[in-house]
Amino acid sequence: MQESKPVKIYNYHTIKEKMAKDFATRDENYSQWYNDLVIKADLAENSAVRGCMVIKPYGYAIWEKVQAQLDKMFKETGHVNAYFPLFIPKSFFSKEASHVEGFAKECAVVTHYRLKNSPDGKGVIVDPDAKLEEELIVRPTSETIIWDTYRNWIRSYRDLPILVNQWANVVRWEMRTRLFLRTAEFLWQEGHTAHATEKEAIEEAEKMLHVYAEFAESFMAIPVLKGVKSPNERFAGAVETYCIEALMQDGKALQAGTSHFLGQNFAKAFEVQFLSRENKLEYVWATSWGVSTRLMGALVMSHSDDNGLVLPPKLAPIQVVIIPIYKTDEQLAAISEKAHEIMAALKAKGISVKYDDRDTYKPGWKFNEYEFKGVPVRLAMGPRDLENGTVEVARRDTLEKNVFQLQDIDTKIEHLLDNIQENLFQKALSFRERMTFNADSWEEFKNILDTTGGFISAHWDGTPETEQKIKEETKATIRLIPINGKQEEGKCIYTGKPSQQRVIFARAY
RNA sequence: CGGGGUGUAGCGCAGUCCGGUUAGCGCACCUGGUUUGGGACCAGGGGGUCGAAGGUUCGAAUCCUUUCACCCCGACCA
Repeated sequence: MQESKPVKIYNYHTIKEKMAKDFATRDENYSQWYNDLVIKADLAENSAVRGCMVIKPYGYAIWEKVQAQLDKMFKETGHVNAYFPLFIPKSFFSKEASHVEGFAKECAVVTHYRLKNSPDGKGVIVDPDAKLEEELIVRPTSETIIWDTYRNWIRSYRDLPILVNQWANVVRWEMRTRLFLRTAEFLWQEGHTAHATEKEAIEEAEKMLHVYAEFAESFMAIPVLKGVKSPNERFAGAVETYCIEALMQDGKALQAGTSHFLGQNFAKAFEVQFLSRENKLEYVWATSWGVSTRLMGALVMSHSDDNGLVLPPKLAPIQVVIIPIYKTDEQLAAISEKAHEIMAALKAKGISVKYDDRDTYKPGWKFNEYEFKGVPVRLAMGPRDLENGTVEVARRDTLEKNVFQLQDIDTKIEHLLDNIQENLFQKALSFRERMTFNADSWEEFKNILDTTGGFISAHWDGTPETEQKIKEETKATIRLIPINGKQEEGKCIYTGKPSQQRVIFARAY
């Protein structure tokens, strides 16, 4: 990029003043900013069904990229996809005690299978004669139906391991919902594996945690902490819950993925046994792991700014947009010809590029549009560029504009995209580092929560009671207990009792 | 389920207290023209059961009663 010469960076304050004040800034109102962004960048909108969202094409395109990459990573680690039913017989649920307890309060239940015309002629009613023998639960997660199925699949150690994933929707009847972060219905993947030994199952749960972490950092450009959940925060039915945790720009934590070692809990509940090499009947060891459309929320909140969405190149549906600037049809024709050459070169490198030659919008309008939608790189080409053999290149992450010579433009853009991807990660990482604190006293702990927020590394006496008290008093929870955390003598931040390791606290989404 | 708030054009709002022309404004939309290197301008135009039902009145967006929906704050959560 040595041929590029810097030009004046446009003054964005001018733009902000000119822009219709229809969009909150992060400082004014962070949660409003998030809502505005999701809606105005066309990612999703609220639907006619309370708590359920419509994921719009642009948002769904990002989700498809997430899916495609994760699916590839799952396959590379030996997993295959399958599909299990949306409905789960109610009786299945009661088989694993802590599992029921965890989900009972948020289940949608199907009780009937038919409607009929209302006797008063006003619409339709549920036909009371069509009551189901056994009510069906709309899955909030699929452990029960899957383990009921696995019972029939597993006879011997030769049938193991089973490494299955499914892409599905699930329903959890939430009181309060927010687009992507918490919706009554959401999309996710859930991996469900069965193993002959405890060791193998634990290794699987840990392996998938690392897959998630790798995905978050390399593709979403979001740095994550890896650890295990405290008993309070553990998945209902799990022996151990591993998690990755990210820090949002407002200093709140967001759980970005979980992987569970389920022990033999579900195998025992569903009588799933196998004959070992030693011809002994044993219960199967299990894991499950998932990430959801919540990742979309994490993506938005990690990188975006007051000018709109900022997308990491690896997940951006459109990586490069080209906008022609012209007065006459002749100019447009000449620019279009050049633009198509550039497009072809970029596409040959696997870069997704859009040429926006609509004459129904002005260039300035388009600049704002793509900026708001987080397109990583924008090329603008006008008569002046045509004359000079140049193109104006604007990058979304830093808002810088430069003029590039057209020679080897494809390679330059390719490098620029890599550079943006890396820059976003580094920016998020240094933010997290700035926002991670050690607290050694209760005063210090509360002070951090009230001023900056962020991750707080502190000693904890290891009891659920203490965690609960801290939560009640500060709304902060233990986000995770770091894996391979440093052993260090200390005193619990709350009770003063001895502790061997710091854990990570934060207020969370 | 508790506490607060809002329902008027696709979106954002004014009008409601104190009832009275044809319900108004900005954005968006449509037509024509001039424009096009950071959200263009001018002119013209279309679009409303004023959340719903009932009542008071000569007359209701406005007053009364009932009801529904949504949003925000809390308890629950990937």
